[in-house]
Amino acid sequence: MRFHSPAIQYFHAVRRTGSIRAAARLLNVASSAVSRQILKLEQEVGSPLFERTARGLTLTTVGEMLARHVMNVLQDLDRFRSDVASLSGAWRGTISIACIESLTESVLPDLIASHRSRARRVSFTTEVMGSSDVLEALRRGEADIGIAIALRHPPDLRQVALKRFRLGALVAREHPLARRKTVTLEQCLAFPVIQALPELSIYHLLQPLIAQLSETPEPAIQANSIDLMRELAARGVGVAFQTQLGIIRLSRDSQLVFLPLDNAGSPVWSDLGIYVRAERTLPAFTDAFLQELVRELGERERRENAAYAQIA
Amino acid sequence: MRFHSPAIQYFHAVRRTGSIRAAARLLNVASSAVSRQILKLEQEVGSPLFERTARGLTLTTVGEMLARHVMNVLQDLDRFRSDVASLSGAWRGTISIACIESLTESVLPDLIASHRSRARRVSFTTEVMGSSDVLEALRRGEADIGIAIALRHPPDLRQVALKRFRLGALVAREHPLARRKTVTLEQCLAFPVIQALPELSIYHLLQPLIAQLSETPEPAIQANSIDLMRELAARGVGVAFQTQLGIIRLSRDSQLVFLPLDNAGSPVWSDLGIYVRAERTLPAFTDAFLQELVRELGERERRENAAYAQIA
DNA sequence: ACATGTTGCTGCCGTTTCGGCAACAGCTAT
DNA sequence: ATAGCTGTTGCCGAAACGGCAGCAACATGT
Repeated sequence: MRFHSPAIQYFHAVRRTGSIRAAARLLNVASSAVSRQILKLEQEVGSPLFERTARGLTLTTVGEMLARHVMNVLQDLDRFRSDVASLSGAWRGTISIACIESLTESVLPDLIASHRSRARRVSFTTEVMGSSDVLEALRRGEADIGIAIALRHPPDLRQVALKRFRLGALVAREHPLARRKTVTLEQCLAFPVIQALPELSIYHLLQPLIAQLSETPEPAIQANSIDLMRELAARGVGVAFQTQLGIIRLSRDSQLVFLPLDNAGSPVWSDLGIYVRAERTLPAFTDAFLQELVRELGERERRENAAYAQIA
Repeated sequence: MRFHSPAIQYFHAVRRTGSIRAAARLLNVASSAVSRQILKLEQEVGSPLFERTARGLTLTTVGEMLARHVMNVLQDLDRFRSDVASLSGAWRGTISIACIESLTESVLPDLIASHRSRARRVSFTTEVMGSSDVLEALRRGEADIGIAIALRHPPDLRQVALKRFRLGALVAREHPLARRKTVTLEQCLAFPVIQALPELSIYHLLQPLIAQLSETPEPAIQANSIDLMRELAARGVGVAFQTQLGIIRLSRDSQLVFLPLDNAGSPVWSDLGIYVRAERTLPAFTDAFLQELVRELGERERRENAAYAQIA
């Protein structure tokens, strides 16, 4: 099923690899064929699409415009294919997810397991990365669905949903703070703190609040792994900060206690966004999972809020 | 700039014309070439795309799926072209509008004139039709922007904006009702009435209200032209019903009076929707006009509401 | 400084694909 | 039955495509 001009696919491969010869290897054709198609494209557009450096090719402005078009075409072709396939049989395909680490403990594995028990022909590719990388992966077409801290997202991405979760302190069961219902940042800073490194978005959520305080936190541990921070907190090493999303399992085992942060009477929110490329229609089987994801996250948000309402 | 497989464009032409030979004439190629490309497409998809009748070709289910994909590709190609063009010079292109008749008196001509005074290389194609035809024209890719009475729209169309305008009675300056601020339907039916035919959506807005009344309206004039109805009302022939959108100019000349309808104390609304194909990104110059259209209609809605608030 | 590996590009040439011409069968309307 | 339309199919020339080998330009490693 290859009803698009080879030029389109060659261009796409060159863009991804950044090299004509690498693209040729990827496509199992001679590099000369790829080179010629690119030259022909540039002649038809009337403008160079790549800047040739000694090390490879980089997109020009016009090239990026064409890349956007080509991605739209190929992604929509993908959708068409799966639409035709689902017409005569079961759903089949791969869903590619890019998400931040908070989801890996409970939300994502639960959802994927549940989904696969119902649709066994749908496989998954999940990649964990930072929030800004999630958005970048979506823009480059390397992922279908992205979950990230809700920053300002570029206009070529669509925010399917926005769910807010309370940021809180994670302490071991035996920690002096463990009996409280909520904690303030100041109360936490009296103890050793497990700090997030700037590459994690938690850092950027807490830093402005810490800056407002008079005292600086006691130097303790810095890490860039949500998982590591959580395990350290469980071992009583210090106080970590995350949303409740990542500790469902550990708090069920009563090893960890989650204490919602209280910042001058108001909660500290961590906004989670679900993103999709805007200029794209998802295949039916991908959209179905997306809806489940939105529903599930909304459900957890609702459950959290209900729990806090009970406290207050 | 033809970097897409000929099969794509041939298929598109065949779908539009419903005939291979007609498509061949349109494309200035031999009919055999077109026939072969279609057969090749069907072989690659693995399923027939058209049903061959003696009179021409009709899309199958799979054919309609491919038609959707092809339309997405070609419309996005169009956007890419205009994006490249606008990079090196002024905006240039054609905006195709499908709309209902209410807009032709004032809103659309004002907007187009104003827009063209600023962007002279942008030309317009406007076609007036019924509300359901507007949606159909959008779905078939025959129009870029559609304006219609807001019915339930199919999921492949996106409602960019929804503006509500009050339905009212149109009477000549000398008409006995002309001095009132508002009128009820019963009051109007005491006079000769200019009724809309079922092909106009005004019919479907008023019919349920008329059905609720005990008396049936005096037989008068029935018409399917907003313009004709308006001119008849201006000549004192009877009472017509429309929104205020279509009589800006005539009411400025004080020939016509607009009396908002009062239905048991509540206004009668006519919802106007602005539509665009959902699976499409508009070219920049088209989107700019769309924004102006939304702004302008919103402005008129606001002005109307302000006027009514003053009355009340 | 030299050698080596890599980059993209370009003649040359065989293969594939495409399009035009003419003819064919099937159907409809006059 | 005739005429006009439909889509399809051999046949053949033209255009496009892809593979091979070699080119110059640049980067890297010794």
